[in-house]
Amino acid sequence: MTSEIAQPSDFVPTLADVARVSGVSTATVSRCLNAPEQVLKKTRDRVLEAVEELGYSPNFSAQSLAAKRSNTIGAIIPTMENAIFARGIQAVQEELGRAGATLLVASSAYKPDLENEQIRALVARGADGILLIGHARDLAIYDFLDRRNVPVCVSWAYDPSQPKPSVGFDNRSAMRAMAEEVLKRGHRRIAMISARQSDNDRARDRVQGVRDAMRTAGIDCSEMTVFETDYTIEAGGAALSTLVASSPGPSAVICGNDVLAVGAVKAAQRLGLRVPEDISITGFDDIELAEVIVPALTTVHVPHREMGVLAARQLWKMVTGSGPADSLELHTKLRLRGSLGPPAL
Amino acid sequence: MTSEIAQPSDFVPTLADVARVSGVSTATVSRCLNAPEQVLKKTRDRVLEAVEELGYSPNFSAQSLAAKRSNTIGAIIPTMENAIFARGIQAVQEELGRAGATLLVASSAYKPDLENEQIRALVARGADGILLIGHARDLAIYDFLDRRNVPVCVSWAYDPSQPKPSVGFDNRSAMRAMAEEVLKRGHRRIAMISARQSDNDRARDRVQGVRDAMRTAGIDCSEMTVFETDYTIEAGGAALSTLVASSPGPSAVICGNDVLAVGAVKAAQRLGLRVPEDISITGFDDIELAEVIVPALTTVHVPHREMGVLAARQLWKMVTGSGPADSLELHTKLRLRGSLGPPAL
DNA sequence: CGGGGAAATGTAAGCGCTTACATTTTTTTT
DNA sequence: AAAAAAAATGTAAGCGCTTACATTTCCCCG
Repeated sequence: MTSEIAQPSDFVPTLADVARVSGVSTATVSRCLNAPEQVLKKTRDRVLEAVEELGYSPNFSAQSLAAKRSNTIGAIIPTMENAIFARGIQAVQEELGRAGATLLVASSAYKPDLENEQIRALVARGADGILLIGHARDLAIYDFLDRRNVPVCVSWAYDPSQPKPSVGFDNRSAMRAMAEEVLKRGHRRIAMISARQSDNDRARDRVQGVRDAMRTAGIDCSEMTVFETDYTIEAGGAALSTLVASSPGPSAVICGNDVLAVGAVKAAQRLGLRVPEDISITGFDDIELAEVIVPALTTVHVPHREMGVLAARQLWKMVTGSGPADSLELHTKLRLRGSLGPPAL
Repeated sequence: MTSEIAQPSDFVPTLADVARVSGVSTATVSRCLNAPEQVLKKTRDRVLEAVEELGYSPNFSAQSLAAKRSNTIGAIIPTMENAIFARGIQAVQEELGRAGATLLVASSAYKPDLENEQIRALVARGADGILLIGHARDLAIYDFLDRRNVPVCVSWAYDPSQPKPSVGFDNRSAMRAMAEEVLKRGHRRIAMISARQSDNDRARDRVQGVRDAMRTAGIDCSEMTVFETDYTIEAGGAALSTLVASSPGPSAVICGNDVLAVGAVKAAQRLGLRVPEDISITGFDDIELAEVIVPALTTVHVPHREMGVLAARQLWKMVTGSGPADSLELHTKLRLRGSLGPPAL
């Protein structure tokens, strides 16, 4: 059997070509690649040689069409442009890679419609499982996923009462702990800067957490100002300017995340307010920025990488059917740093 | 024709089911979905109704197997855990979405072998085109891509002399401009903190840029210390500590990127050095951190989003064959901020 | 009202792979 | 050494879709 010479540049070898060159059936070639132990070493070597010679690599579409599984997990995050998701998803990717699976990442820009579309796109692409951020979404889309038998794992949230298993932390009680710390310092005029609460259960839970703490402390929380805004440093700054302009201005501003908090700190300083002497500011997430800014941010530390790793494992268990589909709670930690102090007199 | 009732939960409708229910051929259903103008409104409505009723959604693997294209672009970035890539790639995703294409993102953790593997995986998945960061990699992998006829666009770098078209900026001359600015302030004892140069042409180019500037200024650059380290804030800090411990310590430290520079600034301050009075520090990239830190970082601003958008367009042109495959140069800007000053006496 | 051409639809052959089942070869057992 | 069991390989039927080509339907014009 003489070997092929010089492929024309647009000839892409297929399984059948490999079979022909190595003188075996396509089934054997397939087995060489997917279950090498089932084929004689002698045959295998011959086949692998042909694979090498032809520069063959399998066509994934054909593979997953025929095998009805894709070894692919899909994830939809609100945006990559955000350290906390990027870090977590990187961990997911690494963990899945270890299991031999591939991660497909799409981002929804916080738009529910786009998210639905992306979910369908990932399912169409044969995703064996889907990772989503937060519980809140249309029931219809969960129905769709159920009907397609695509397992779903929710992350960045933990709520076992929800229909889908989740791997994450309790946003509400984490923020409650933060608020208690603020109250303990003696603050009573408290305001919040939050991400938009509609379509975002995490933002909602965090606001609720603050309310919980105030209520428990016997403070009327109906009068707390909650300023909702975009997820950027600038927006956080603008929000703070607005809040301090009101009277009486808050002595402490609890922010829904670190990005908003950093914006708030910078804006306060620009307005000539000292942090924390004149105004205390807290964040949530504990991203790098939190430690770099002066004063360093008091915030809630979230174990993003760990969360990613555990979510990946959980989802893979569900996909392979090798384990129960239960929720996993992770714990957050308060990081008390310079931006929180007692209120001015 | 009575309609199906209550699907068993693991029945997944196919094109053929839709065809049967709506009483047309599979070809017509396919056309309804892909070229609606070719089919009579009346028929189309009937088909779409069936699609709705069955909850049909196309199988992507079958689609791309049959059509021999996937409307998918693959991108491999060193890591998601890095604001500059995350931001650029987000822009790529948005732009491709506008064109009706999907982006698949994988990360290589700066490991060439992993990158090769990922490239093959993306090609196997039917990626119509591939976006890569930087030019430096095995010729063999470019061969592979050529043989498969998969267009490649390189970004985060610009070098028309390289085999593949690139959309980016000239790292060398950008850094040279930065170095000239440092020299203009009177600095002569200059050190660098750089990412590892092996397998990273961008890091290499930046170091070269500094050398260029020094040589032009008539300074012997062979004596410049270049400290190579990991891409983290901590590593940047450790590097700075080492550098200032040497004697004579540098009066200015040029960092290969902002993350290293932020680490350096914080470490200098921890050592009791004032920035820039005792030591000047510069960065590269202009990420958010650069403006938040005190003093703000003098750095090179890179238009990441714009780069992502243009790279996406360029690649899509190559994929659809609707335009020439040429390189595009973007321009960087110096951002002179507090971290750079004249040397101490 | 009939013929011709355009528009709409149908037919059926793959796309490259996996896998159940059939067949052949090798090994083990008696 | 023959029969039975096990291992290796082959055969061929799809997986769900697209699309070239064939056929039917529709519309316009003389």
